[in-house]
Amino acid sequence: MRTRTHRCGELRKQHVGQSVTVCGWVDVKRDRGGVVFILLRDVSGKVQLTFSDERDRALVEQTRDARHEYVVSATGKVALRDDANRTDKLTTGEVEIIVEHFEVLNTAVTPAIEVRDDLKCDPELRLKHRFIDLRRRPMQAMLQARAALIAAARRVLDAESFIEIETPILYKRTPEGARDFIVPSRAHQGQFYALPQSPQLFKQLCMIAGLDRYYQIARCFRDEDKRADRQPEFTQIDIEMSFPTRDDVMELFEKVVVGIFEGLQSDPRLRDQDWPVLKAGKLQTPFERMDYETAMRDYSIDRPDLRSRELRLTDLSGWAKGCSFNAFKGAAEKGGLVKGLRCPGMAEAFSTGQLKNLERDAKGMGATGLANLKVTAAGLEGGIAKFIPEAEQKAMIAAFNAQPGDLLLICAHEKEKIVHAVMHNMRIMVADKLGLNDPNTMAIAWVINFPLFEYREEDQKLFASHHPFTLPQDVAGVANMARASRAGNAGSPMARMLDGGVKLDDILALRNNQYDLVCNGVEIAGGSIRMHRTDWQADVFELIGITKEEAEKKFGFLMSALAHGAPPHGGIASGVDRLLMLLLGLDNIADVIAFPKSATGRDLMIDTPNEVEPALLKELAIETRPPVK
RNA sequence: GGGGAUGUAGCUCAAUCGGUUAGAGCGCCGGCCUGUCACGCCGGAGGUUGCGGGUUCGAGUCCCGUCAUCCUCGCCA
Repeated sequence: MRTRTHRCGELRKQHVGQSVTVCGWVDVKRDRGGVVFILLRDVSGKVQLTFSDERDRALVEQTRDARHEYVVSATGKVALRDDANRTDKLTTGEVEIIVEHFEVLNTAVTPAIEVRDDLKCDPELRLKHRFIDLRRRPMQAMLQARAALIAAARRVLDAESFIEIETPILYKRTPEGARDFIVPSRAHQGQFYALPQSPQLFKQLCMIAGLDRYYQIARCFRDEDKRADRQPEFTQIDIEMSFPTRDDVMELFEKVVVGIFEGLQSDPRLRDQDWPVLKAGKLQTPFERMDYETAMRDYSIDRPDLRSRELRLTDLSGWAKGCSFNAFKGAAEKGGLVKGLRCPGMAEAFSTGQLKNLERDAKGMGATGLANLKVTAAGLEGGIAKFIPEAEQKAMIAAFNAQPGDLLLICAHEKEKIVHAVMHNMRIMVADKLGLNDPNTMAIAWVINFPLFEYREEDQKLFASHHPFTLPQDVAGVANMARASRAGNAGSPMARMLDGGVKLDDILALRNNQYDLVCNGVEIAGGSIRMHRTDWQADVFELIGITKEEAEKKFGFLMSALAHGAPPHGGIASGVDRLLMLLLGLDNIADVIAFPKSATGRDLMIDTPNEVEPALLKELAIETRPPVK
């Protein structure tokens, strides 16, 4: 085999006259009889090899041995193509290699899937023959973009004095949260490691160790059912820093995101691509900041898609309390929520059947119904209009600031969550229909000032809305509530607090130091300032009903570490896979991972999970049974 | 765990109401062609209709089960 001098895609006018050797795969062969063209492909692109009887009949004969996907090397002179023979379909289309030496390095059987950019086939086949799928330019470009993304993040973080630190993959089972993948221990029969859902606790320990700034391109594992945007193993850019304010972390991560955009936009390998990130232009910093409360009020979701920011939801609960339509009135009076969406000029945008389908979708999310009303010059029209007297109609139209020709969609329910879910989905659907969801627009914003706790009515319990290590904004306030809770006699912490004079509204008004970065309705990063003092941590545990003993058992090592001089610290983590999906305008996470699993968590190429030898199980002291149905 | 969709040639699909020998395009194989670039032209091979059972004179088509893939609800602090 001759030494390769160039990659196929590099060759240009400037190389004309040079003798070069290229290696690659036969993309296509066009045999015209006395002249033969082979399009040779490698990771950099394609170049045309030319053979002709006039020059060398033996070489032309040799091309008979070269078939589709064979691996070959060719040596020859780079020549300028005639004007009539140039093509702009290839970056190398101005030149060709007049071959002087030709060698087949390996043969290839006909692949199950074709190596073509616009391949359309069953995703199962792509996973089964992934090494063929990855020969395709869109896949190779994706992997180059993924590498460029991670390289850019490293560049920024290295420059900011972060240390890349590896944390264990053999970790420990965590009872809360997602299901763990477990790994049996041979040395300790009957005991198990677990794969980490995230390096959360280790990165805090790095801060306590005084390492000041940590990052990691970390693999995380969650044994939950898959979705289009979920894989059992995924990658995070994981960051933690000491002595930061909330703004410090946010500003740092803005640098990372800007670095990633610039890294991809300036990468010469990616110029042939058509991705949103390449069309989005420069990001403006600082990024917009939005309160959680504003997001929920206007968009009913904590990760609003701000490409359609003008399309806001309207809270009708006040209006509904005194209204004549019982379904709305009842929901409002029971402390529920009534929300509506004004769909501008869309009175005739949906057929009756389509509106029925929308209501069916809403019911699928738990709603009792979805009202639709058309606004006319005279008032309201449609199903429930007859139940609403003229004065109330006027008030509603005013609340929506609606115009004749608008469509109003309204959902009411005792449970706020259901109304939020329905109206968020309706808003996205309407924004789509209005053409507001342009994938090439990047509407990026921080969401901040999240509630510290969520209240679950069923068992009268509080939960940390982010995670229990998040620093409250009002530490003193939390301490007061914890004191009241400890002093009370009632059964649950919640009951003791209420008994001690703490108001539920005051508890729910508490805010934390969490920040989520949202782009086009996708959460691309999230983090918080952590608790660094054991007394503050104990207060939060008290309020969410984790006893001292439980805290000791579950988080003993963290509590002990905090007691050994933990610095104030905080960080952020960003899902690389989802971020890449967004930047490349893709809608399936498998398309941004080199070797993904199927929706049932199976690797279809190497065929795993699979059974292991009985002897190994014996060594691990594990017995298996046939699966139970 | 629940719901939905799909499964026919190597690939993408078709096959009428259950009816004769399951078709087409691409790919593949052979031949021809001296400037192609999705080359063209001529010819050819290629099928356990995912798998198992049932109904029927007869099943790709109907029924039951099962497997796989995809989407979705639950789940994912």
